Amino acid sequence: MSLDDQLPPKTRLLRAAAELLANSEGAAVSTRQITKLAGVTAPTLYHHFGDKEGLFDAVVAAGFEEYVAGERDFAPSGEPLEDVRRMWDNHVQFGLTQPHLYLVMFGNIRPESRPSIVADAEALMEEMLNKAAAAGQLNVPPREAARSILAANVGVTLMLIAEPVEDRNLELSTMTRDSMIFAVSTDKARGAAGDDSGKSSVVVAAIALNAALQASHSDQLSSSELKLFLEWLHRISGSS
Amino acid sequence: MSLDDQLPPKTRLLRAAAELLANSEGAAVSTRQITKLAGVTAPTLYHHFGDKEGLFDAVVAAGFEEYVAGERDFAPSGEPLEDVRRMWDNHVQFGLTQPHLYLVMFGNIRPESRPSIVADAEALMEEMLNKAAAAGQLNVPPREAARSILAANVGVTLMLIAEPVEDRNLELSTMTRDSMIFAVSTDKARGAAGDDSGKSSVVVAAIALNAALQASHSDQLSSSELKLFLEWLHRISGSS
DNA sequence: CTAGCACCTATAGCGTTGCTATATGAACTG
DNA sequence: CAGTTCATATAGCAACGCTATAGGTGCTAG
Repeated sequence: MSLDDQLPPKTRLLRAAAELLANSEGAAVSTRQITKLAGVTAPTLYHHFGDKEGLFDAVVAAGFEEYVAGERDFAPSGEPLEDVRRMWDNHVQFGLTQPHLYLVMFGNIRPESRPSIVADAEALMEEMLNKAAAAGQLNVPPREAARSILAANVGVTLMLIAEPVEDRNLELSTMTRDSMIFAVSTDKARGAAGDDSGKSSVVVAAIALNAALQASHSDQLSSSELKLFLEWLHRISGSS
Repeated sequence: MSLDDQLPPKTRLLRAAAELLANSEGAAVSTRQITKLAGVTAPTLYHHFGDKEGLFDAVVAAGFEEYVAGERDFAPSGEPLEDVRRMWDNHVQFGLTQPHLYLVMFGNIRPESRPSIVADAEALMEEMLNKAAAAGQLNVPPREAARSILAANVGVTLMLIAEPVEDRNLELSTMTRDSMIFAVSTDKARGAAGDDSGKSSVVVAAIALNAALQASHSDQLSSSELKLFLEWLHRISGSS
């Protein structure tokens, strides 16, 4: 209806589908909307893409190109695990900026198209982890580490997408990310990720006390005192 | 069409929907299939559940009851982190035995119903982690740890569901599980504060925090705040 | 130049979907 | 027994994914 009439119908259909898929807030997108926006009639869609899912697959494929491009466009920083962190962050960012596309790619269960895409993403991650493994930084085989990290990455991204935008907390992502990398790496010295040098015992103790207080209903403090006390406790035990 | 005619239509609708949802391999389930199987006509469905999604929500709610029941039916083994492992495994098992129900619960993006269910699951996990925190076994606040672990748990489960049954490898689950628990727990080489391995109480935690605070001069609190904080801490740790 | 031939697109419509305006029966309440 | 409420059925709408069929376009062959 309002798309560049110069372009071939196939391209117009792709763009219309991508646009509607990105803008419809979770609602279903109909072929009629798509063909109308593309300025084409129904059979054209089915001639080029077979069926609705075929069109969506094509959109996803294009989106995946974008995703892979983003994942590859990192200067290999010489520190493979740092690159893994950036891959993770890029993954999350992709999911948050294109939630619907992401959901079609990773959130659905489509016995055909999904595994291939996931496998590609795994391969990308594994490639990077291979360098880490070569440098003796890996605790487990790269393939298993890649699958594990990617699974956590997808879980975190889905959880963030499902949350209302206003209380999305990226800390969930960084924390899970570093947890996973920490667990699969041999470098348990806690060099890059952790901010806890000497404060860690304070943090641990504060967390423990916080939990204990909430569990045992101590009556040593008045309720207003307790409220303030817990607030401070949270400040101490919180990351920042 | 073949369901117990003694039961009230509402129950028959629920069972029919659950059965069709569980048996249809990812394909969409129509209201006509459901009402036909339940031996009811369309308006009955809409009278009781409002719309199709309302019916599905009811099915999900019932499924969630089952899930929670499974998560609660563990003897608290005295080792909280071990219980977290069992919660994780139970979560994965639930997802693998009821994949479609699981997908509706955790794989979808439904800004209304989903977060509440996820929040419940988080609360369940947090509850268990609170015990670990009270025992000084936690590196991070229980809420954040719960969200992080649950996110990874969901990601792993979705990935396993999406895989062909024949090459599902549960090692992905156990490895990711242990990675996450390992990363958030203090129990690596040396415990920081709660290493007295007995059940830590409010008093013990308060004492530990007190000592740790004085030793490390955290700058999260102003000096006057710190003074009052320490006084309360003293009151807690002194009077029992 | 024209005939044939792929290729691409449109007209029109089929069967199914989620859902509802309306009516009917049953069960309780006064 | 009249009135009201709850629960179910009849019939049908608008929107959906999709397609049988036919018409137009540009190519190459003779």
